[in-house]
Amino acid sequence: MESGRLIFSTAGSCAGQMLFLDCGAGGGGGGGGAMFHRGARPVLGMEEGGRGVKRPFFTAPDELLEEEYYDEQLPEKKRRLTPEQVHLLERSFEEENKLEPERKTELARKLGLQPRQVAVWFQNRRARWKTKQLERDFDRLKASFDDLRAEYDALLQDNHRLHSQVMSLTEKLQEKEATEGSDGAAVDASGLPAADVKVAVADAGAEAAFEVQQVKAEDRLSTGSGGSAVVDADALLGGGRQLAAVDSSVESYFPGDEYHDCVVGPMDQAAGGIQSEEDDGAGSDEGCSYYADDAGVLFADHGHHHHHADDDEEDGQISWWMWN
DNA sequence: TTGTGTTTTATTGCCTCC
DNA sequence: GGAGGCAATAAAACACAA
Repeated sequence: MESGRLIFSTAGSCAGQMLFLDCGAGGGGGGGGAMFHRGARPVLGMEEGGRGVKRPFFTAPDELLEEEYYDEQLPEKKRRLTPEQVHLLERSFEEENKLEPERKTELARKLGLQPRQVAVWFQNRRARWKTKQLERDFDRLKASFDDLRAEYDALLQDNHRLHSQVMSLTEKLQEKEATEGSDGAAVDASGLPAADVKVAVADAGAEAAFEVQQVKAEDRLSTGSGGSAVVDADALLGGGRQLAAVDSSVESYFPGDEYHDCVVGPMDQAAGGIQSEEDDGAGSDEGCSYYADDAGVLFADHGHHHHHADDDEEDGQISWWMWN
């Protein structure tokens, strides 16, 4: 890492002097206000801007020796980059979100900035991209979860209906068998022959039993232990049917190396390069809490920051997603 | 004009990799 | 051990409503 030096020049009696302060000491992060600079040559419209004259925040020591820089008042605050500078940086970031030393130097030269500034800009830009990407991922996963939830609720209702049907038909069958025992008639209360009633009951029972099985499978999901659960695609979906909980046409922040089976988005595009803000797939997110098992199931570790309060409608319930 | 929330620029400390 | 990356954070700059 480049040393955290503070560079500022002084005015008045100290005109022409520059101080280099080593920032090694001091606790905690931050502290941007400790930096000062003097003006510099205009680069990429640096002198433009809505509020006062825009100049690069950092100024090379040799530049500071020029006399024009000594007659201004100090300290100057840190300045924002001009739109032109930002535009060029953005373009460069879209080409490649990592910065090799040569490219950093070249960009700094073009923009009239310190290489350190370019590096910091890229670092902050990567952080912004990551935040946005995580938000997008969350939104997509949440939408998929909501869809699945709705489907689950519908199945549950269906199951209740069929269960009632089974109970009703069973009762009728029992009544029928009771009357059969007394008068030997082969027609039930509904007017159907007894054999038809048995078939109907059997069919309804099988269907209901199947759905009960599904619901049980889903109940297991909802009450998974330890905040995580495994989705058994076959048990849940009756086999052969798979849900892509996440639109596979969109990219994700999730790194391809670790989540290679997941279709949250196309992974590992061009070995880490990004095409645009929505189009990366690169990035090393050691902290990502999503992980997969052999059955192709995506887990969410609720102990991490990715977990969103909205995910849990009940404590202990999991958020889960599947992919094909 | 001022208070407040957001964005941007920058530092610090820790971690990983070579 | 040095270089570079990232998370956390500070503070200036900016936006905007009251």
